[in-house]
Amino acid sequence: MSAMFHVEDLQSPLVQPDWMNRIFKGDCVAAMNKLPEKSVDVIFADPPYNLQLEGALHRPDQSKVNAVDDDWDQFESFQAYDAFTRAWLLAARRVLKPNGTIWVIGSYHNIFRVGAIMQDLNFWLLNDIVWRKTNPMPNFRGRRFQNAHETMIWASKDQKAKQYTFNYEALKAANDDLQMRSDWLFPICTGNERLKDENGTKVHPTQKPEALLARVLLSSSKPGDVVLDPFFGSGTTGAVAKRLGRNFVGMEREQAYIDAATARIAAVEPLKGTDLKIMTGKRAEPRVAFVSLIEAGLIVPGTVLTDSKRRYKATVRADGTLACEGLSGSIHKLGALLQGLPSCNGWTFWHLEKEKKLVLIDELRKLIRDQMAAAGV
Amino acid sequence: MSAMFHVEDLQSPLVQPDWMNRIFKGDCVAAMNKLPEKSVDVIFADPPYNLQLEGALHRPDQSKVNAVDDDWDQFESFQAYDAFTRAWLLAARRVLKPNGTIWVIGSYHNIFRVGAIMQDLNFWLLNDIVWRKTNPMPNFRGRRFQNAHETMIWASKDQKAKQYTFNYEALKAANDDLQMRSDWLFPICTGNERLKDENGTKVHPTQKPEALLARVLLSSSKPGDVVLDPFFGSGTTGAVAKRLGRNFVGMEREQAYIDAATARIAAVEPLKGTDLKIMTGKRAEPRVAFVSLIEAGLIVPGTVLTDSKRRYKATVRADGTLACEGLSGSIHKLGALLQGLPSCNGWTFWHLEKEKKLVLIDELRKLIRDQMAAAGV
DNA sequence: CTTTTTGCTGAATCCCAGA
DNA sequence: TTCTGGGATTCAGCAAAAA
Repeated sequence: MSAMFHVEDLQSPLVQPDWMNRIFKGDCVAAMNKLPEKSVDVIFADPPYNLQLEGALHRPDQSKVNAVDDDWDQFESFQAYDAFTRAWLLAARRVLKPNGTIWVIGSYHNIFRVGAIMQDLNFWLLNDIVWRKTNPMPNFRGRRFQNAHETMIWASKDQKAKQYTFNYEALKAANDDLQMRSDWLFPICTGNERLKDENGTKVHPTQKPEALLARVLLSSSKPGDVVLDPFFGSGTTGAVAKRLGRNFVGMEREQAYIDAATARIAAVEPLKGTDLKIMTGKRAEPRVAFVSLIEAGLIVPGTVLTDSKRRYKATVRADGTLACEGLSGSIHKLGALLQGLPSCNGWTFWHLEKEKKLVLIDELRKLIRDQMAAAGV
Repeated sequence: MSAMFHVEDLQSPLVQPDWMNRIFKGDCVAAMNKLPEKSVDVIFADPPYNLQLEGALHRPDQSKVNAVDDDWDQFESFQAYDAFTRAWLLAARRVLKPNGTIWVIGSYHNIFRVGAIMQDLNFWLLNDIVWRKTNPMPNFRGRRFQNAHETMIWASKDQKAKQYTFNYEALKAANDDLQMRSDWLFPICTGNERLKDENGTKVHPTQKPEALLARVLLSSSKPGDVVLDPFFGSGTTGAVAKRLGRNFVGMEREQAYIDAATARIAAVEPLKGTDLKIMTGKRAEPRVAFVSLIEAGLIVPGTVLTDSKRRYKATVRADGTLACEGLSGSIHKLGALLQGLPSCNGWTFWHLEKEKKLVLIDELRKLIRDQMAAAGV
């Protein structure tokens, strides 16, 4: 039935079930259970992450971080979160067509529980996809790595479901004729795309970027398909689905989000025919850290670096810092320190001595970049 | 108790337990349970993830699980994998020091189960780290995204364990003075680094690159620490630990891997001395009380301090507190109070006026620290 | 008008020594 | 064990304000 859909039919009430391209208010489990079983092609779910935040967090400039402390993200325990997860995944499973697929996005706080429960419920994991953020929030206290990504799980209904939609060729063509990888690079949702109310404050705390949803839908759905989002929020899934000629169904408990999403989707102009192409995320020039040269074996810890006039000498340490007469720091910091300058580009300051000739470490960085480019990274 | 060797360079055998820098043959749970509790600083684990169809799965008692694909037995195999995972994680938890951390690497086949069980066992997740492969294996069937990454979970023993080792400043310095992100880019293990037998076939199917382990150990351990790897395999953890001046303990069931790892580690030349020094930041500096500046005669009671924009003025009292219009307190408290901020670093807020130029009191603290260093304190 | 500076913010499980 | 309080800690992107 869905294969017979034409993009132009999307808005026609004659061929469209009355539950399509609508947002249902209320609990998503109850709402999904009212839909006919095996009726949606793709599910995209952005459930609460169960962040378990304790106290307030301040930036180094003393400003307070606007935490996600909404009621919907509060759970008594892991058990409670698991029960919640199991319930909505079961309801989602019922409405999913036999060859449909489901996407769930999360962070390390919740994604492991979600993934395990999906496996327990017999979903068949196809990939985990890493959304690498170009501009993640820093770690302000310096006690962990900067949490710079989120994880999506992509799964079919069960192991035997082999006929799911995957637009392999389109993705490959869009990715410079290289297979689309499991790590995707996108900015977080900011600027004009971010929905704001009349006071200029964000409408929803966790609005996802449209580019992310676009790649999700372009890879795993066809024009005319039905995309269900049980945690509809600000309606990114609906907006992108409409723009790409897909139908949507959403569930959302808060009226404010429903209103914002409704207005947002109404303003979306669907693309037509040949415009339904895949867009790719900008691939930034790969930044190479000095420690990569050590990791790649181009520089061995203990190596002595010097400047072009051999005035200063510094020793490379295993951790990727330089040391010189009690001073130490990054290639940049130590270069600045030794010269008494406010700053220094270590890449164009430090040299390696090879057979009495000086080689700028920036030359080694170019080698790494070439390798990365050759690998299509 | 087989396959022993000593790494003379690390620590004197007199102070080194007899189980250190050795590979124990057999089941890792039994071997870990023979070690003293709370005795290792870091655990790196690369557990098997041969779940449903990919060959044999071993229960904790080493009996094999038959790989079958009907629903019930699939659930059965997940259960067996969970039991296996719970068993080795519990044993690992016992030997881990209270402020130790654990790393577990896996793919979407197993990492969600592992992560959920870690949370269930009260491990506190610090980060999930994505190892992005520059050269992953292509997806041959074109039915999924190219699986281009693996996931590592980094966790402390529990939520209260805050004193875990994290060499933040060193990582940041090595990364061009930007804090290290949760997505790491490394090639897979190939070429000379890949262990091969006399026939040229790889010794171990999932040998991890040394660069990956190096970043793991450089970020979360100190020289002299003990690193345990319960699934030792080809010994990457041991080789990198030795090279970086850490001690190791390994568990491995297959003699062929033990032999390969033993030879591999014996050939490793440890880095020495300053090459291993870890860059530290202000946190590691000795604490200086403000009153020391008064005691040292650098500031006289009655001196007026001001901020960088001369908005606030406060008088230094003999006891090392500041006073300003009826308010008083430490340099920090008063700075926070005057600005209406939750906190304030008085050292970088208050200035001394010297010949119409402002001098930050942090500069005076540096003088004191230099004196302390010269005195060998 | 153009360029530079300053300010704000984003799914965050974010300190630690000493009393 | 808990509590107190010193004092350490941020990256990219956008927009408004200032120069």
